[in-house]
Amino acid sequence: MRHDNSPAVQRERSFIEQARRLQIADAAAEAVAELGYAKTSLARIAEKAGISKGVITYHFGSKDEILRLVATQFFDRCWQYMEPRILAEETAIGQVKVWVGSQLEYFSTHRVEFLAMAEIMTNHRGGDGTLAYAEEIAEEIDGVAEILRRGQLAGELRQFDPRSVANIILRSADGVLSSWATSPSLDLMSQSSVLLDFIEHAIRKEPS
Amino acid sequence: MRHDNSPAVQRERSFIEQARRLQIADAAAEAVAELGYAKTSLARIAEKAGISKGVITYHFGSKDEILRLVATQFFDRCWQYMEPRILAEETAIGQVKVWVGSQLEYFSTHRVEFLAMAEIMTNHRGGDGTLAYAEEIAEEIDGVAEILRRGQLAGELRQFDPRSVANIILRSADGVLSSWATSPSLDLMSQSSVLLDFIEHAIRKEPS
Amino acid sequence: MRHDNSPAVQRERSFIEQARRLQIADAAAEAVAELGYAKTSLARIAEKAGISKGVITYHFGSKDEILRLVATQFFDRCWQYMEPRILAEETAIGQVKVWVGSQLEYFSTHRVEFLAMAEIMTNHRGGDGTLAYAEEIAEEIDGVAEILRRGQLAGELRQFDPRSVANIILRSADGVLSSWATSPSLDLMSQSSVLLDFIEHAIRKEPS
Amino acid sequence: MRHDNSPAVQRERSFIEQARRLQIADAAAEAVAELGYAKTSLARIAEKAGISKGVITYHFGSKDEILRLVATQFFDRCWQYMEPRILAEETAIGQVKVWVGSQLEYFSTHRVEFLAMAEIMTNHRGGDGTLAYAEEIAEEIDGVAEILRRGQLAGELRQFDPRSVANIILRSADGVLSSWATSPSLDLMSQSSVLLDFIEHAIRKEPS
DNA sequence: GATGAATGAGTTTTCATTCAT
DNA sequence: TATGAATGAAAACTCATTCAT
Repeated sequence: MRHDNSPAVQRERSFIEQARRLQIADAAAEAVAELGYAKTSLARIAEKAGISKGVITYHFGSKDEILRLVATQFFDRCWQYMEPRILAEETAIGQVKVWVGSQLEYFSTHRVEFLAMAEIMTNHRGGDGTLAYAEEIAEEIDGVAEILRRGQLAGELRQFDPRSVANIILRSADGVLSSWATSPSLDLMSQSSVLLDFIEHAIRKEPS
Repeated sequence: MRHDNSPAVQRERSFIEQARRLQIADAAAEAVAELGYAKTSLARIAEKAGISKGVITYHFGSKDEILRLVATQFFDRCWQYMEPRILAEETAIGQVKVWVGSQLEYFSTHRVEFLAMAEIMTNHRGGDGTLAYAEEIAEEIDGVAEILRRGQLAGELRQFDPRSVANIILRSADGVLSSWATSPSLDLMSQSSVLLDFIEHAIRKEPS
Repeated sequence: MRHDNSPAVQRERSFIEQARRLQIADAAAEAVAELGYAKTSLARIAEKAGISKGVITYHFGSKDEILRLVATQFFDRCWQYMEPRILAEETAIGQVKVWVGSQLEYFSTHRVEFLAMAEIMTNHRGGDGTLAYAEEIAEEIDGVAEILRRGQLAGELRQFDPRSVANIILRSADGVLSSWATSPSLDLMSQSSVLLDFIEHAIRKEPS
Repeated sequence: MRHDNSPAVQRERSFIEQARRLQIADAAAEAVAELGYAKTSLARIAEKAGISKGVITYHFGSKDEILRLVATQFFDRCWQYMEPRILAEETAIGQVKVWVGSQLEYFSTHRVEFLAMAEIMTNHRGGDGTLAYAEEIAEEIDGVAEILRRGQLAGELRQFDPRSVANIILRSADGVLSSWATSPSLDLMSQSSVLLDFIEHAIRKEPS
């Protein structure tokens, strides 16, 4: 979830260039969310953006680069939303719950981008055929695992393997999200509270 | 997960025809697992199977049909493995844990097919653009939710919305699985026991 | 219209072989009439005949040969119907009108075969890309032209180029036929009498 | 024969785009005239035009659209040639003869396009399997029938069913044309005068 | 900066034909 | 005699990318 876009590269772009890139990225997100990763083509993105196909490869060099931007941009913004909220918590349980809860909050107000990112993350592959974004996911797991570890030391949480459970926690959020992805009418926030309750019961040390 | 392939259709096929279909389906599973859904083409499947492209459409009629077979066949076999093990349990907690645990067990010995199925389920879309297999997923959630409901009535489990939690439980299994998908060296079975422990803590009624 | 199928070749075929060939030719006629020349494939013919694709090329050697049989068979049968009726007439006008009239009569009771033949005649081409059946058409024109010539000598018909007019007469029949081809409900026989009247007025010598 | 291409759509095309479309349409007409409808493929059209296959679908979207343009363009141009000549005539017989005669005149100077149009009209089918262009043919018949009707009221023409005879007249022209189609050396204009004479005798009221 | 045009490799699918059984 | 199986060429069409203007 945490991801640093190397700002050195970005600074070289003119203002108008940046605007175009964002416009194209937005159109791409829309297209991917609607059509799915496999059926999204430059032609459809251009159509959504109301521009010609040529513009896209003029600004981006490759289709890959656009989709990468869509995903990483979403990561960054989401993390900007989450980070201060997590830091404001003091207990480990609080931090974990806010990590998951604020993420879902952010997603709930950015449905299209979320759908696009999900499609891209589960499908985008590098030249060697392996999934991209494995690193980003690992980083996020590390972050949660670190919190869990501190919670165990502080006696807040029961004993378990922190990395495994961090992974499980983050993916159980995907469960709620994937229901929401297919049924937009579903109230994500109320599902979220069921989830947070579930997680709390799963990890806290029971009062003896 | 539970799915009945209408056997009437299958029975009309000759033995050799069936063998070819399975061979092609296997090659397709391999291709999807390796290349991902978006980049799997009939040409690559044919290449994997060591046959000409024409053979595939001779036996299958459409790419869709192959991928459908790959997925549903895997569902069926997995459910055949899971069902007796679930029925052998008596408590709700036992059934839920065996549901998840036996599923992971089956997956762990059928890695390629699992990867293929996962790709297909998250990407395959019907003519209207909506994800196929939504129904299969809903059925599985219903099955787990029913167990949870009975567990609550029996006083085994604490109060929560059974469907929401069923969804969360099944998706948290996906969490473990997706780590395994990217890192085959990971010991799925030991991760599984962490997960089952996690689930048990999350749903059982605490002794007062 | 007059066409001799070399009987030498046919006599070598067994009875059952002949029956198969006719069955296939009938199915082919049906398929061509329904789908049009361009979209008729061996697969569709086999389907109509309720046999496997292989049987067709076993009996026929090539798709071309089937379609050729469909057309020539129809020619022959139609000519068997027309010939005695034409010979029974004594005047040139009578013979011409019966030529056209009896042809339309035969067609009216063999709609499917007629449609197939029409498709095949206007589309079937030899290896050099030229239309096949040019010869058959020329023969028929010669036959009518010969009658017209005799009619002129006998003072029945006015002066005109017999071959040109023979051609025009035969094609004006196509006019009526093509309406009937697209609107099967149309009464071909009443259209036929309008046509015969039209032809008679066009060629007879007016009483001075 | 009369057909209005909605000019609104065309106006949006750039000059160069239009030129390309016409070039492709010309190549398509050539290909259809030479190979016949069934054997005309995008590959052959591209070959004739000296361009790559991709260019065609870039400019046209579908094979259908090209063939439609070839046919309708020819209709439009032919009608532009015929209309003023028909309106210049005063008698019904004159109008009918000019209708047919000017059509044949136009065709005689546009042989390739005529052949292509003929192939397309007799073979092109819509999604439902029925022939396209049935409407265009009906319109032309209506036009001639209307003239005949007026000729009957004016006492110029004898009694007959105007629509049936209009159909016969137009198709008898096809007779002459189809000879010409297969034998380009044939003098179409002299055949035309035989035909016009034939038609005049067939429909005029004989002086009593 | 921007774009329309062009390309050629790639997609799925259909098809006539061959062949072993 | 019959057929299911296999093939490879060809079909229409899509697409990411390049390039001249």
